[in-house]
Amino acid sequence: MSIGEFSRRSRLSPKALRLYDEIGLLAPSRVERHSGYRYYTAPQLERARLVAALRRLDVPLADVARLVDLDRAAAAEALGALGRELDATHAARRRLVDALIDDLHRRRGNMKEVDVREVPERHLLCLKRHVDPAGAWDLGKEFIAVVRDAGLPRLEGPAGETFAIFWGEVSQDSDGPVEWCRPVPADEADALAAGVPGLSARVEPAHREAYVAMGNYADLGDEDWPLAERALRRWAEERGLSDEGLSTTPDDLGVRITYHFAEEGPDLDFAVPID
Amino acid sequence: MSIGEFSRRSRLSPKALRLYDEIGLLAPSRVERHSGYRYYTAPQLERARLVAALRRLDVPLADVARLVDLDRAAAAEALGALGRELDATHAARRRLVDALIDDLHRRRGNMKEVDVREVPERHLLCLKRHVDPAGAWDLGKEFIAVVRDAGLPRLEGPAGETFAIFWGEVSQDSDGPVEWCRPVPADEADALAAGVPGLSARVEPAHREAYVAMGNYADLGDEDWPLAERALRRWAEERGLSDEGLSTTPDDLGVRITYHFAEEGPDLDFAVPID
DNA sequence: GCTGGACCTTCCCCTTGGGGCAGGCCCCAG
DNA sequence: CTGGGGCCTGCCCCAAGGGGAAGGTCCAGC
Repeated sequence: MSIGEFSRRSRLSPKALRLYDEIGLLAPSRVERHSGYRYYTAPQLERARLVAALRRLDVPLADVARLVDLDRAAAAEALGALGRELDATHAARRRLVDALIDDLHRRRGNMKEVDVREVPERHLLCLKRHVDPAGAWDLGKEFIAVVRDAGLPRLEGPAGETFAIFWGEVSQDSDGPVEWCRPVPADEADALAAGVPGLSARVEPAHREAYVAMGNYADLGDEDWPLAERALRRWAEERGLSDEGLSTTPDDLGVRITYHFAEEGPDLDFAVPID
Repeated sequence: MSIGEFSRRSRLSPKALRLYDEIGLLAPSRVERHSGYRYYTAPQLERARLVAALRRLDVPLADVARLVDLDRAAAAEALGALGRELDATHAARRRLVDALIDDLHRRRGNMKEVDVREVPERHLLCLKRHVDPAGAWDLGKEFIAVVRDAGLPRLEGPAGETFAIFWGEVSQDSDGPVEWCRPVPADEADALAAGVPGLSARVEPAHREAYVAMGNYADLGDEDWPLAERALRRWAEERGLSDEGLSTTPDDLGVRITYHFAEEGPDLDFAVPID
């Protein structure tokens, strides 16, 4: 069957078919030597239709190529993951749209709650490194593993949670640094730091933090962080404070994410030091 | 404030800011004449942050430009529409993913039901025209208006519903034609056609149609049509029939969409003549 | 006043997934 | 055998920037 007929029956444009031939995703079963005409066979329609469906879902061609070469079960599994990803993305986008609408109405609906907490002077054990966006969570896992293996004693109470400080943007290209911290009892800090390679000890002065509860880690999408930032910015604005800490990172300021570990995975909050 | 600082505070890259300046979406409040340096002011941050949020939602720059120049209420309205569109797109995509998964499992789940109906010989009043995808529904509205204004008598029963025949692909570039049809009593057809400009009368021979109920018009997304096609193709395959009618349109065949008008908007079905 | 380094400028090429068009073969029905 | 439609390659184009080169600016420190 010629490219035109195959195109009609697969709902893929001839142009797309030529591209897929070129990149090896869907090669015609025969190519006439002297004319260059492409000829396809009916059994190729199934693959072509799967490709067409995946492209309609905006799956990149590279992923399509990987997916159509999997066996049935693995492909179904991958599509399941794709579906969950679509769900999560959509939910987060929906939250962002709703927040923008409320913003335009000058309403507070969908605005996350901002609260302030006092943080006493405390001794921290820290692991600090430059990381890219993906690496931030890896660093966290590494830190948590180190902390667990060393059996570090815990500072009790709300000021004892593990947290991460983002000293710089961790986005496309500017790579942190990110510092993971764990409060420990004052009299043991230096000894502990000496005992665990990679960790350093420092004392954090007492201060106040404005923070936003973000809910469970599993329910968060990329679009939730701008929402938290927005809430903090508005909060600062209403009190006549500068929003410096949110966008730039002067010498001794950095946004911080605290992990409240629980059975069902960590609850997060997003804080910025004020004073 | 320089482009670098504005970039950090708005979370828009300098590259993007230069582009937005170039297209007039977000011009710096001052551009140094001799150096070309761009300088922004704090009040511009609000607009910049809205742009950033919209771009995160993949709203095209042209739409962003339109949206940010609307007043509050209109912008909120537009965002509401955007949210509904996101919902509909996501729901349709979700249905497509689920159908693909079931397909890979060789399950019938999520497969639309195919049924067959007998259509008797009938006289039709038709309006046929080449249209692009957007124009197909406009043609339908036009047809329905003409039909209503002329007060055409109705052929009673299930074979009396208005329907549209797609004689060719109505997609990117191939533009139809599409023919809207309304069955009328045999003895009045010619007289009626003569009385209404633009309409032609013809007799459709008796035949059978395989069809898929599509549900209410309002709940349909673009991804639902491939699902219907898929169900019909599978149905044809199981009976050893050709699926010709679904992808090509020989002289006397065409896929047809029937409108079952009701209070809550029309229910649609998707049919292909067999025989 | 000078200098170094951070910051800024324009310019050009690259990306993804094709669309559109030009110029030129090819194939097949009449 | 000829016409018209189908097909080929090759080139440029789109959005929405990213990457980097080559060079101009700004300012703080000396």
